[in-house]
Amino acid sequence: MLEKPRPVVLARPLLLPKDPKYFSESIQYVNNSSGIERLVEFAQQRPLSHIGFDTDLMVQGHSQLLSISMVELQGDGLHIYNFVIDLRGKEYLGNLQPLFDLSVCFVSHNLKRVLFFLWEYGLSAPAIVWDTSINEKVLHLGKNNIGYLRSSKEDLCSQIRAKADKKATDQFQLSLLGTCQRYGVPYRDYQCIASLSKLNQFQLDIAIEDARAAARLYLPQVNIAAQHGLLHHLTTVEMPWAITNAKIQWKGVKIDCAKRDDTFQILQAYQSMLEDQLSQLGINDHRNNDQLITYFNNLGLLHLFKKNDGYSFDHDQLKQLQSHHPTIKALRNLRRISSLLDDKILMPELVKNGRIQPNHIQLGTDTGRQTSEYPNILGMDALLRPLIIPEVGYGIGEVDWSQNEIGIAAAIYGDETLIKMFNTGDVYSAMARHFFVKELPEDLTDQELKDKYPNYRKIMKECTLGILYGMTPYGLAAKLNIKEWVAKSLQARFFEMFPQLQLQLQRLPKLSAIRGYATTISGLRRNRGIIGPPTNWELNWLSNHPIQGSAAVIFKVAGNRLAKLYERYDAHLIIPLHDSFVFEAPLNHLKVVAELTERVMCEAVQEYFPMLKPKAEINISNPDCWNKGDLDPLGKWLAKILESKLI
DNA sequence: GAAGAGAGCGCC
DNA sequence: AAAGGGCGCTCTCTTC
Repeated sequence: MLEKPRPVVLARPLLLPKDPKYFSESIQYVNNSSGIERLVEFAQQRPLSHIGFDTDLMVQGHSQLLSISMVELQGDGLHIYNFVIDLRGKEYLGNLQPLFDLSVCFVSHNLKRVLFFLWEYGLSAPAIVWDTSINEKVLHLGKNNIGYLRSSKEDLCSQIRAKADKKATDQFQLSLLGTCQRYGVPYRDYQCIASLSKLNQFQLDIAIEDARAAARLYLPQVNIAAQHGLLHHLTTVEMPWAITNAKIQWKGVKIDCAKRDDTFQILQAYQSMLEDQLSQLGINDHRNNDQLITYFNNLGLLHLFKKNDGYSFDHDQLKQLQSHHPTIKALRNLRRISSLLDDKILMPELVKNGRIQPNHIQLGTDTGRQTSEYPNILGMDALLRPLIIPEVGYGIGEVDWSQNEIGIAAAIYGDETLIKMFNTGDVYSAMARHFFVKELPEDLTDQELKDKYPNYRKIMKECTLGILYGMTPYGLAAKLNIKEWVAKSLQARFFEMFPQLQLQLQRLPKLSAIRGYATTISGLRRNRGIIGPPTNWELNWLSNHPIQGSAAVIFKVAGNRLAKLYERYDAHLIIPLHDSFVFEAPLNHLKVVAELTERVMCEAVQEYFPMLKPKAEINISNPDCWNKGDLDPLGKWLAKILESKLI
């Protein structure tokens, strides 16, 4: 008789449930691989809500600690399981990875710092995150803008209060301590951990404090964020961008150090040369306004520089007046050389292992854009861009959105004509064809218009930027060097092309002023800092924020995708330049990465604004350095200075 | 002498 | 009455 086949049972390790009571009673100190295993297995079997995490440095021991606070909701409230992991034993860290692979939200008050720490130890970042400090930034975005200091000038009390508020905000509002106080979360602000060879209970308490506070902040913050209509933006855009942003900063940019040192010396030589020339003319200090006033007064040209009560020698002024006297051009050149020499990119101290890691500040602006510092890589003079080079075997590429904010303005304010013009190609050319129909021949292509009638295109461009930034006829007149009444009628006729845009630009900022904030397509709000009738400045940003802020949002969405999609090509985002991404990719993948970037950027726009046909320009013609193919813009510029000898 | 405000340069 | 949105950075001038 045949025996019935028995089902095959695979051998499995016997996993017993771990008693949560044991882990919730004290802080577990983990410093060996079996401790790590216990921790991971415990995390994998608990129905967790979220996990707080943070790092600590033991000052004298030079040892790093990773604190973990797992949170679980039960009938009687929050249960928190605390672990402090000593990272001295690198051999067991690999076993920790499954913890961060859990599909649970990881919470920290400064995610970037903790991610750097994980990456330093070879661990991968969790996929789902929440940065409690970013939440606070978003919640208060705009309220403490420096612009409010000026608006309360007549009232000393409110000015003092505003200043105090500003300082308090900068130092305290975003801190973990300040945040915990606002949410009623218990927190003690220990500065550092005194070192002992072995951690005692008190030190464990200190070590866990930040992770536990972040864990306790999460649910109240999510609640408040939802109440303010910010939750969608935070979870879909801002928190993923916290990881992308950290990746960009971690990667940094490679510097051509030899070229940097050459550049520094050449610029210094040019600086002394121009200074000598100007001092022979009587200007010893080009930054001293009195000297400039005296000098131009002697030439009989001072009246040209008149502005309001005094005299201005600013950039635009000098540019427009440079044909009046060669000194003006020399002044401009010297100023630019001085500002080039000031750039922190030239400081050797910032370079570590050949690369610089600029500080990339998420939500550094009240519109939602990024800022950067040390060095300010986003604001660096284009003449210095070739100092940034790729690693050997890699190339640098850049993909730019074309006139993206204009498309977004058209879509947000719902102007069919502007949308149509944006979708045809070069939006300024399309405008010029329409606006100057009598002056121009029929059926000019974009290129012909750019080449043969640059002035018509320029007028359209200034009018358009005037819309984005809320320019008045006074400002437009100064920009185009025309009379104010001409500018006024020009602007009126320009708006006739876009009636819907004109209407909504009148309405929406005022409605936003009443509710107290302007918003992006994703719900990111820029708040007013005062109530009552809006000032002109407020009306300007109330109309600009939906455009600039939405562009920044879509940019982040695209960046978040790219950062993930780049991994299979071993490519990296290195500079997020407001409307273009600069990346470093292996040379054999450069083209495909550039095309991927272009596609993702354009699709991200269409996802939010299906009516737009956005375009992006690929620049990979010279991957040996950053700057869209121009290897030596600085050399060319300096050569021109030499040609135009002053004396 | 330190700190703040403003001007002026660069970037989008 | 001011007069273009958002920044970082350095310098000068003023103020305490």
